[in-house]
Amino acid sequence: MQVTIKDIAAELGISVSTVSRALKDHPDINVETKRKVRELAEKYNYTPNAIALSLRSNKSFNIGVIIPEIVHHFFSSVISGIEGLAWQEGYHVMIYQSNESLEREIQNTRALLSSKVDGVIISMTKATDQFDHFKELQKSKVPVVFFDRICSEIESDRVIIDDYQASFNAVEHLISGGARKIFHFAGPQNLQITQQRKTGYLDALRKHSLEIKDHYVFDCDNYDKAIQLMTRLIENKNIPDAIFAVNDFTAIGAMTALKKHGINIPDQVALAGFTNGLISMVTDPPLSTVDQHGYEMGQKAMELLLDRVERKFDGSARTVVIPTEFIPRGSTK
Amino acid sequence: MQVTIKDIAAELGISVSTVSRALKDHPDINVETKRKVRELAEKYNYTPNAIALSLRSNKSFNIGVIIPEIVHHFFSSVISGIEGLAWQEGYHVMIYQSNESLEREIQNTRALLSSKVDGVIISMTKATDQFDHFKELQKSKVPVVFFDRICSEIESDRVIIDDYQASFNAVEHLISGGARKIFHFAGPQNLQITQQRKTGYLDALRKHSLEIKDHYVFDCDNYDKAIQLMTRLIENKNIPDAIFAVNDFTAIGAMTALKKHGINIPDQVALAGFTNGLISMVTDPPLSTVDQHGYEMGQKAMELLLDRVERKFDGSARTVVIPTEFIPRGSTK
DNA sequence: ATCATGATTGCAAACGTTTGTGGCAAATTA
DNA sequence: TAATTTGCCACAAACGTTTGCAATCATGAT
Repeated sequence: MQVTIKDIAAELGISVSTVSRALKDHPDINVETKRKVRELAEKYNYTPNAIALSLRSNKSFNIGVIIPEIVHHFFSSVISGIEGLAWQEGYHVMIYQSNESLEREIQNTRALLSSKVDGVIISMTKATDQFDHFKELQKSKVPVVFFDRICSEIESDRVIIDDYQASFNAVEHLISGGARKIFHFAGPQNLQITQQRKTGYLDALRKHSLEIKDHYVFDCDNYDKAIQLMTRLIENKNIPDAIFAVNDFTAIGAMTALKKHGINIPDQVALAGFTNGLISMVTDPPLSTVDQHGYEMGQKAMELLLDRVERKFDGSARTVVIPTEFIPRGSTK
Repeated sequence: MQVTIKDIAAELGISVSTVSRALKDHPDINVETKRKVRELAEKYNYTPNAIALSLRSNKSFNIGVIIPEIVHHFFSSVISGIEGLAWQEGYHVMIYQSNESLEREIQNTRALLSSKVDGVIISMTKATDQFDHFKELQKSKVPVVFFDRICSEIESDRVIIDDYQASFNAVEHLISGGARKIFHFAGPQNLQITQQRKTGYLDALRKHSLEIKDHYVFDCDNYDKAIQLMTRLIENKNIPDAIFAVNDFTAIGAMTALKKHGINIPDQVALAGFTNGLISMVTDPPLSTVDQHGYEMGQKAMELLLDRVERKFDGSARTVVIPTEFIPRGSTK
């Protein structure tokens, strides 16, 4: 059992309030008393009970983070950014994984509400198509910041990148490399980010008056799916000049299948991904991709949250757009 | 502001204790009263205040995790494993990054102590050479589980892999592929795991009566260092038949440098890593490595912790060894 | 009519802390 | 000497909840 202020008070034969004040060097307390209190506190390794403090002050110094999956490099860098700044400001981070399941996201939100966190940072599930749980958060006046996979139905602070522009740039780069028949391996269209990426792709094609065909866009957003899809495409001799994939893993799945069939990258097929995870550097050829600046996104999200939590900012919802860069590497010309 | 049991009591003109009991379906309470209470609770979206519960029951249902860096795939998979099981059992996970800094690890431990978490899971910093902070945890009777980078000075539950055997196997595999001159890119020797990996390497050489030379072992444990070191080695024409690296990134750094100089992998130099992160699959050639089963480690660590936290297990320290496999891929023969 | 029984409910303490208020003696002032 | 100030400390309430115990009232048994 941990020593409390009470134990110290009892041992010294004084009241708890005196001990409390002594510990915070209150001028009312006699120096001698302070000395004795501090001595005992030291001796017993007294640590204030954060729970009791929270209860009294209605402030937990905890912030909750709900993300789809922590193992993705992007998300773990965001968390790292969040935790970094949180720590500096004396806050602690509670992690909740939704595992891309709406139900779990809802449960997570409930748990967060019960935990009385001071604020919440969220990136939605691919499956989230219903938002009552987020509204509950707002009703309870808990500050919320969305990042990356934001919720357009909820008026809240947001940290995003310009997915549209980033995609547009990536695809223009493919075009400038000579590609004409460009496929897009896209994510689920209920997410804003994947919509934007698709629109960026389409508009880049339009600008350069390239053919836009529905069957150039595929629903394919992970490594395994990409291998399957690409293999099928190769077998059907339906091979594009370039592929713009909604994320790195998808691009790399395609790369794997292409290489297996002896197709040269980038000469026969150029490949661009999205995220700039660690993997994109080490493939052969290394993957051209869009840097998403996860750490910065996390930092910025925490910054917005702190504005409200700490500095009592109460203005209307803000949206921060983190600049991105297209990183050309060996997988494109 | 969130509604409390008090608010409900006031609105209904009954006492808080009645509301409390009504909410938990206590047999003493009149069904009609229960109905009214539940109705109001529903209406106002009442959520019990976990902080108040913690204070009273001396149980927070939070567990703390201290890790060097969350962005490493291994650590994020461990966390994922921890969070998965924790969630099932109604616990929540607080993340603390030490960023490989001892000082920060100490501060983290203090914060954890103050937070009154029910248990702690730790993987040490590379720099940790002093353990008083861990002892404080023990003095406070907080159950602790170490994983991977364990602390031998502290008697506690541990989850590890057999680093020695895994390394031994990996190196034997290199030998059976024909390698004779085998280098080891090693980590800092104050960590048990890196010691063990080195010893496994040495013993495998011994068993096959290969030369053991001090200058076959290098202090080199990340991507950048590996590129530099490997480049230097190539320039000095000091090129081995194979390299066993303490982790995947180091192996891949070497791979990058080797490929840049047109040296064939695995024919001229074979390469084996350690961890089996996502990257090891996508390099070219794919990296042979030891699977460290991060998710399982996390799960197991949480399991051990729950034994003590939940099931009040009070036996002596246990050590769980997670089996590993060497995964031969294209970087070795 | 008396007493025990059962069904409901309320009171109060407790968890650990902070903080406003008030008390008392000693010291200072007039 | 009386009045006021100062130094030091304790009491109690509050944060939201649970829970042992006491209280109330009606009911049924003797």
